[in-house]
Amino acid sequence: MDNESKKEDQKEEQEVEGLDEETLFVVSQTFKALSDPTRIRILHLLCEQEMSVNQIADTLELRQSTVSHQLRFLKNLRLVKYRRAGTTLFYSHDDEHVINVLQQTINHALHH
Amino acid sequence: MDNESKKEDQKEEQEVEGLDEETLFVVSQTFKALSDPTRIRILHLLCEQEMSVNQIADTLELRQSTVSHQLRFLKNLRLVKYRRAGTTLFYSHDDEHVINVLQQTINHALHH
DNA sequence: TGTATATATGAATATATGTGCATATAAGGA
DNA sequence: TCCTTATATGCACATATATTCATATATACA
Repeated sequence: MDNESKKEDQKEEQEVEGLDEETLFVVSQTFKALSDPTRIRILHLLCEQEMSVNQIADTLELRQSTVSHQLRFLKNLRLVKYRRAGTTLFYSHDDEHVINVLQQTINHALHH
Repeated sequence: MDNESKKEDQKEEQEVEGLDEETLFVVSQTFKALSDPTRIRILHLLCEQEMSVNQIADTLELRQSTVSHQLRFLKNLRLVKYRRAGTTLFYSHDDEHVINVLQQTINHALHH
């Protein structure tokens, strides 16, 4: 089977057989990350600059443990990363695609 | 104040003041709709063609009431619409932006 | 009007989720 | 080593969510 036919098959799979379980899981998890106001605010902050846990908590008026819990959630999905500086951890976003989707949707909401 | 300055202010608002509550709500609700595997499967089906409630239930092997509940959810967010034909309701998607975001993210997941 | 088909809805239930408190860990400095 | 600061983690709890069953509603047709 040539490459063109393989491509057709992949397309066909998506159209006819529906989504496989793993894809479904990844996609739903990704959107789950973006479905909570607190996580949206955190990611939106990190669009522009890296920030420490306490900076995020102060800026968004959230408890440190709340921020830490949510950052763990986002870290598990590899949506954020951090660098250490002494005892301080500076978090930043780590998934351009997700950041784009978020920005797109925020803009869409703002202009309607 | 001229139009350019107003635009700057809107931009500034998003960058500095963070997201207003309404935007935050709309965005989080939108992503919540996409965060459930069942709703993803339904929307993914409706990308290609309109379908009746029972057709969706049969295709995805779901109970009729499950599909109906989720369609109500999606309808409340204006993500789907329907047309009546006798006793049958044909549902179709009703938000290009959300469909685009979904397709984008599915493709992103498939190719990684 | 009565029956069949298609869909919607309400109640119940099990499970998932977000947050806060208290505490643990980890790194740096005195 | 002891203390301070920054962050992470476990547990508990309240709330949200998805699904199912049973039933209601609605339309078409005999």
